Amino acid sequence: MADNDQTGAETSGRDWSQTLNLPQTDFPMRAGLPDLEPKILARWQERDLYKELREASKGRPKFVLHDGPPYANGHIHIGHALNKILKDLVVKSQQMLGFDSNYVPGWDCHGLPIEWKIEEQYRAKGKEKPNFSDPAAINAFRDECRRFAETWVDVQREEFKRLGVIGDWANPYLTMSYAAEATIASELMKFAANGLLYRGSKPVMWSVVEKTALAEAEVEYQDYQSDMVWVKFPVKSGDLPKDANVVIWTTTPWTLPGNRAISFSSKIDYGLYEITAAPEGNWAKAGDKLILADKLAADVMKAAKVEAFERRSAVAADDLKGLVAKHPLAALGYDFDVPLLDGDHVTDDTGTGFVHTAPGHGADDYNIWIANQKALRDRGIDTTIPFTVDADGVLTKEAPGFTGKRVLKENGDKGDANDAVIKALSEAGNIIARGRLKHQYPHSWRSKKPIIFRNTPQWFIAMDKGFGADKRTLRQVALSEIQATEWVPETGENRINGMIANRPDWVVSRQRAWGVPITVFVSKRDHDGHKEGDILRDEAVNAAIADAFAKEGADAWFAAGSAERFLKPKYDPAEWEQVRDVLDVWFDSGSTHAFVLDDPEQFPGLAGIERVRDGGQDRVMYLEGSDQHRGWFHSSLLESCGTRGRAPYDVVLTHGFILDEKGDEKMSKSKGNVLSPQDVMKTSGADILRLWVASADTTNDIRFGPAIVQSAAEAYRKLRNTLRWMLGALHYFSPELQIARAELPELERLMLHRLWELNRDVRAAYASYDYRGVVAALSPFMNTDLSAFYFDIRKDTLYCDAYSSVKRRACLTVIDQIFGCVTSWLAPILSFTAEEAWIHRYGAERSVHLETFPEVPESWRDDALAEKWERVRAVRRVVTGALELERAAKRIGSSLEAAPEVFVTDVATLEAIQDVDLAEISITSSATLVRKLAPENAFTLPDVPGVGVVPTRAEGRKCARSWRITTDVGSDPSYPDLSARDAAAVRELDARGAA
RNA sequence: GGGCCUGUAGCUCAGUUGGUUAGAGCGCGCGCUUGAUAAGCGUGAGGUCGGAAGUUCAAAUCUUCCCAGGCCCA
Repeated sequence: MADNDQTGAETSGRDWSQTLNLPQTDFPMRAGLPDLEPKILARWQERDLYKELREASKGRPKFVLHDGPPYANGHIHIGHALNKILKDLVVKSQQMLGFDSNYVPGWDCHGLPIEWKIEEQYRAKGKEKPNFSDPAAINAFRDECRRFAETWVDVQREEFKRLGVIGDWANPYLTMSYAAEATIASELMKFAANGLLYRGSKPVMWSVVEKTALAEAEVEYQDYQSDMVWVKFPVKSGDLPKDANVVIWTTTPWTLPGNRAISFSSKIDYGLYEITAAPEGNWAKAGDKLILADKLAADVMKAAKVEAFERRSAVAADDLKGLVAKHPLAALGYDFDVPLLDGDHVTDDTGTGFVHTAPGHGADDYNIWIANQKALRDRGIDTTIPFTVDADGVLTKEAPGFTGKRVLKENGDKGDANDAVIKALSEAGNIIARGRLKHQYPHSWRSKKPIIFRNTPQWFIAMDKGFGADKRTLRQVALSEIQATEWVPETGENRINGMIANRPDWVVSRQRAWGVPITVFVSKRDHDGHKEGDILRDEAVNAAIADAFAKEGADAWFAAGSAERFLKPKYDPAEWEQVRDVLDVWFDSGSTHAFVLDDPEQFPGLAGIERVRDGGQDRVMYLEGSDQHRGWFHSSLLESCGTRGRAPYDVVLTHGFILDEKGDEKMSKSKGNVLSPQDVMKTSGADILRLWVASADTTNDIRFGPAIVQSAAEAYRKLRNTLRWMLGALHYFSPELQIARAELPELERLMLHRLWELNRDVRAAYASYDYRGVVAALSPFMNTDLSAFYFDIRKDTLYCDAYSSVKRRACLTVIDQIFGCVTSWLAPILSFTAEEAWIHRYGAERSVHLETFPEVPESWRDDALAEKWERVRAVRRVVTGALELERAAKRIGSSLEAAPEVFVTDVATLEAIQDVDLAEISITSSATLVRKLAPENAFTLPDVPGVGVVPTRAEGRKCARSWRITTDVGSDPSYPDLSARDAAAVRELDARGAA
């Protein structure tokens, strides 16, 4: 091969590459997204792209992605990024599918975490926690909270925008805006009006020292020495001996006045035990009959200093179920039936196998009590939960015999309640043992002092009370509305259905400061036709409250003299209690549909939504992480069903959570495996994150980490370069060069057919929110069909053919179409890169995001052609396979050095390739079709029967311009080192240059 | 412990009503090209379909159990 005259004997000295139409573009190979993206964002901001979008889509059916509000504290993390990017994929693709696709972002601003931050600031400044019953103090505090939230709204807004999320960032919704606060209060008052709102009670964790309720997160567990007692509950009725006793064990004797039941477990074995010997004067005496868990009987007897005992019989769970006991302090005023309840929270690890159940003093106690409420009422048992302990930790008159005794002192030390209870138990003969126990006990996170569970009044929304015209319950309405909603993925429906079916009444009150108040007045006593405890129902009062909130914010409720302001002159403020609780923030966010979607004054872009279910054309989607089945989807459903009798959404889409790269742990700060979106913005760019989101199965949990970012970046580069090459090729295109479809070569028509297919598949994928389907369609198309096949084949035509070449013009015509389609299809995903490419192609005044997906004519479809070219490409694979062996054997380098002989006997294949230029599609200098059986040494592929290839070297000389080896090099004497085609092309070029 | 869900090549994902040697893109190895060049082309190696039983002529696909993981509860 050394003697090959590839270099050309004649060296004209001319740089033929200057005569080629090589790709030309300023679109850089390396994106530099961290620098580029902010520039594109600035451009969008400057032209007000969101407004342009609204104008461009005026009158189209609306697709409203109603934003679930993130909490306005702290920087965004990768979970936020996933959420917002996914939302943006939905919004942009729906817009391009032809909807008016609105997106008004929002923030959740009230609530505990912000209160904590402000309290922390107070402490840092040495200020005391404000007295919330002082109007000036509470509103000063609330103002601090508001300013804190504002700060973080601004920070997060910039971080979200940086991701390329397009929305009405200038006019977001905030749950703390005055308009929102007014609406939230009004929504709550609708529940007061329809009768679902009621005042009940529930135990909460309470700090006696700070006189405040505590949330779970405000509690920490520390060692504490508790008094423990073993107490007998004498059997009153049931299938057990009348002189038997159920024995309980507790570390909080002071809760015994609040006892209303005993819990047992049907999974535990119990027995009836009789004490046969005990010391003189012992609490537990010979002859006592005790019911105990078998596993714990010996321990109890030992604690009770019993010398000998015998098991008389087994006690079946069924016997316990029907059992009623007497309260151990019955004589002091606790003369009621104490039922036994079967509960999973009971174990036989410690204690007696029976759990003293005081529904006002513990979560388990409360839950089992409420769960059995109906059955107990049917048995004639009063299920009212007593208020036995007040805010100061003092036993009330509802704890007869102990009124005034303290559970804890004001400094958090142990009070005298336990001793008093133990003494009374002893006098009643119902204690068998006592002791002290050092164990983990909840303490206030702030004061480090022990806390207690105490029953407190709370506001509830009833799930099972009929309301409205048809008297269906909230649970019934919500369950039927779940069915009327589309859940993506479908499994979401199961999940929320189970939760709604089983949930207890909704507790909407919080004893807090930073929130929307429960704007309700309660009658203090029977007067003027109002009964004690009645909620004031007066539309005029409600309207005045809402009006004041709209103008001044919810602070108006806490301001001095507000009761007088809202009640007078119609009502006497002295007769009415003004509720000071604030709403659960889930009620705030559950009301977003009311103050965003239903408030055309605040959000004119959303005015006039007519949902499909109402005969309109508009749809409303909610999209959040799957945890929101219990959260926002749930609270919004209940709120809307209670006030409007229907779900606020038509479609609910959920996504999973972020796991680390190994996929075996979730990302969390404590694990040190977090990678922040801000970091990725700095190193890679938003389009990389966007491609990651689009490629992932977002219905499930998603892995994330540096290596995954890296692989997304690599996938991105490949797509980007294909766009870049098209831009370079299209440098030579102009509309007058277009060729009509009928005159296009088959290869071009094949590409149009592929566009037709892609159009079908990409639209379907976008319509079903299947973004990985989009990537899965576009990625192979761009990499395999375009880059490796079509473009590779057509480089010769594009680079070398004459200006006038129809084939070249045909190719440019089709690349123009491909570019338009592919860039549009990518735009929702690679929002920055698609925009960058669009601007390079069409000018800075354009934006790809203002486009809809291109209309692809049905006439581009050609199934027969596609089938034919499947066969052609199979033959091509055999050729490239054969050449690879030649290359390995160092017989050729470039495929242009080859001239394969292609033996074909398969009839269908022969028919497919007989009119195809095999050299062209194989990128060889020539090729010969032989209609014969391939010789034995021919290269074959097992999945391409009837085709064999014998590679040979191309004959002739290498054209200095096209590098193809042909026999016509030098046929034009003016261009002795060029092939005929190239000589003609250069002649034409030179002529045009001269003209 | 309960409810809902997930587990297919190094990575991200396809695998239709159970039916021939489980696919794609990316990455990786090797080679080519040096006129998409911190690019492009070709080619190759990677999977006991989380594990174990079972149903079936046949299972990644159905059943049961187990393991790992997630969200929400307790």
